[in-house]
Amino acid sequence: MADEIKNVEGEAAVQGNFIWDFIKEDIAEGGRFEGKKVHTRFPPEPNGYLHIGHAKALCIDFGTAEHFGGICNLRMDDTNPTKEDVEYIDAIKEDIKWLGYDWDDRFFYASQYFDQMYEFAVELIKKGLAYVCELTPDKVREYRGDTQTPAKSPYRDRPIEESLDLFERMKNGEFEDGKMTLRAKIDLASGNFNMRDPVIYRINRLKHHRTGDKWCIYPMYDFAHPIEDALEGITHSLCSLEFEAHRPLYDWVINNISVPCKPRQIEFARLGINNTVMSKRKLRELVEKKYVSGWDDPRMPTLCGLRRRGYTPKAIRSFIEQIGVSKVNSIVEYGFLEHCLRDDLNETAERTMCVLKPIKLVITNYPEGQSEEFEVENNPNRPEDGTRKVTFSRELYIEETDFMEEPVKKYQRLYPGNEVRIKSAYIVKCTGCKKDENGNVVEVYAEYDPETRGGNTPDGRKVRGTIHWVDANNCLDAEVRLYDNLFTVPDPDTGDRNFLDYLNENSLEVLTGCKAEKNIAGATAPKSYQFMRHGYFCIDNKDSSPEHLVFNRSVSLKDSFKK
RNA sequence: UGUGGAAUAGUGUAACGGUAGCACGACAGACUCUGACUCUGUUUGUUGGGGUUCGAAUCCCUAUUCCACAGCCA
Repeated sequence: MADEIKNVEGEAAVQGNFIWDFIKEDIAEGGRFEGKKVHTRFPPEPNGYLHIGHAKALCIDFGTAEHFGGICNLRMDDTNPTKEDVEYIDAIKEDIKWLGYDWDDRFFYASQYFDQMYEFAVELIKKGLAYVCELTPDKVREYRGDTQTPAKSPYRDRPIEESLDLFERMKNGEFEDGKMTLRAKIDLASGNFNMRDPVIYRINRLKHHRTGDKWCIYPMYDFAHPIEDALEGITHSLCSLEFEAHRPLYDWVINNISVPCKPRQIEFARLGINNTVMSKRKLRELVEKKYVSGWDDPRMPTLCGLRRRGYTPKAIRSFIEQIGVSKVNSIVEYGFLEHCLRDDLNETAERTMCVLKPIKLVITNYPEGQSEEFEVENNPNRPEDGTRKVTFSRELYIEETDFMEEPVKKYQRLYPGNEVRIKSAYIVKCTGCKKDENGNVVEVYAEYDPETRGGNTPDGRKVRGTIHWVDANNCLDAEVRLYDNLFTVPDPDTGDRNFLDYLNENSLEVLTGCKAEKNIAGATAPKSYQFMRHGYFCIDNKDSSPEHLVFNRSVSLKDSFKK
């Protein structure tokens, strides 16, 4: 399994990107990190499950290190105890491993640096670069100014000794939450609001999942992150575009405290997929309000949801590799993700036959009570995957759409007078059908040609159509949950309907009455046309690797034929 | 009327002064034991306007559009 994942590399030539160009310069002679080993980090905040968007960051962080022969740390960015939960940490680790990345023993928590961060804050105060501010949150907002007017703080010129004393007392819990903050003294008039004396420590009496009640003050991201990176010896801190305006602050921090390393922050555009809800907040809402069964509901764009839905690590990594890395806010088409999955599954998944909308086909010249076996290959692309036995008898189930009493132009499947191959079995010639009182076809009739056993045509005649089937006397009733892009919505942000309502109305569809060659109960299958064109199931195996099956032909080929 | 980014086919992404390519999609055809896969072909693009240059997606000027930032979130 692990080996399989590792082999993801080396398929298509890996295309470089602007980040790699920067790094190449940095490690080259005379560069910022001349001769140093490239060291990146993946720093999720443990407040939710990883989704497909995180996969991009994951692939960039780990993939970049890999590309340059460097290493990548995994670090839980747990500087804000309000939203964090231990539950997420294990899930995050599991999903990263599933994707095939390994942080070895380099697993860290931002919270393990709280002591050092505190010391660095003291250092800033001593340098006159930070001060304790007693403005209330409302006042801070009021005094922040706007694009034209600078911010202000009456506490800016507080003596160093006084700030030192106050900051220590903040730490000791002498003040109530929100009473005061530690602010970096930078530039109240900066056009970049992040530089208008940003808060770097706040008082927050919350039990931290790692440090318990030890701290009642917690560092802000902008202060903590550069320190975490620096302490771990990160050379390149890759993050998404929204932190671009924070880079000056990132640099300010590492340039004004005594850290051993000055990492470089490089930003890239985060992943957007059309009509897909990717906001952690909204996904959490889906889970908490029970619109879905959990973070791993197959409708979710989370990695564990995609896993249950049958996505393979290889498909996801291939997707991320192919969409590239840039600084353009872009929306990738969902169909491209599907393409990447089909691409992988087509090579690896075993085939099975399953009839989603069954109709009976009676082979009228086949003896009643007789039965025979056929060997069918599991995967035409991989003979080494072997064969399986299927039985054949007088009555079969075929797909309703594989018969048309009045064929349209170019229709190659069953219609009176036409010959079709029953996959791997026989060539049959359609002789007619039976209808009920409403005119609906209830049975189709055909005669088989005994000379064509195995689906071969000894006389070399061409048979255009081939259809899949199951033996009516030896098949299983299956329950398949069909999914459209149900974690996707028309427009999650601006649509005129609430995305939760949309998801609720379009909840999973349980398709009963399928007839399957083997037990596929509990299988999930995408419903979207892109997938169905190929036909594909995932046996939803919650606790282990999903089992993939590609069945033969879809139930809903788009206009399956031209008129 | 602040600061920082970004504009290349329907979508995503290359080309770093020298023939605008690739992938997905779409369309057409060939092949096929599944109308899939595969193969072949076609279609569609440098935001506008100037300038420099033998030559500009690329450099310069300018206009326009879009995104991010005013949490004691990350």
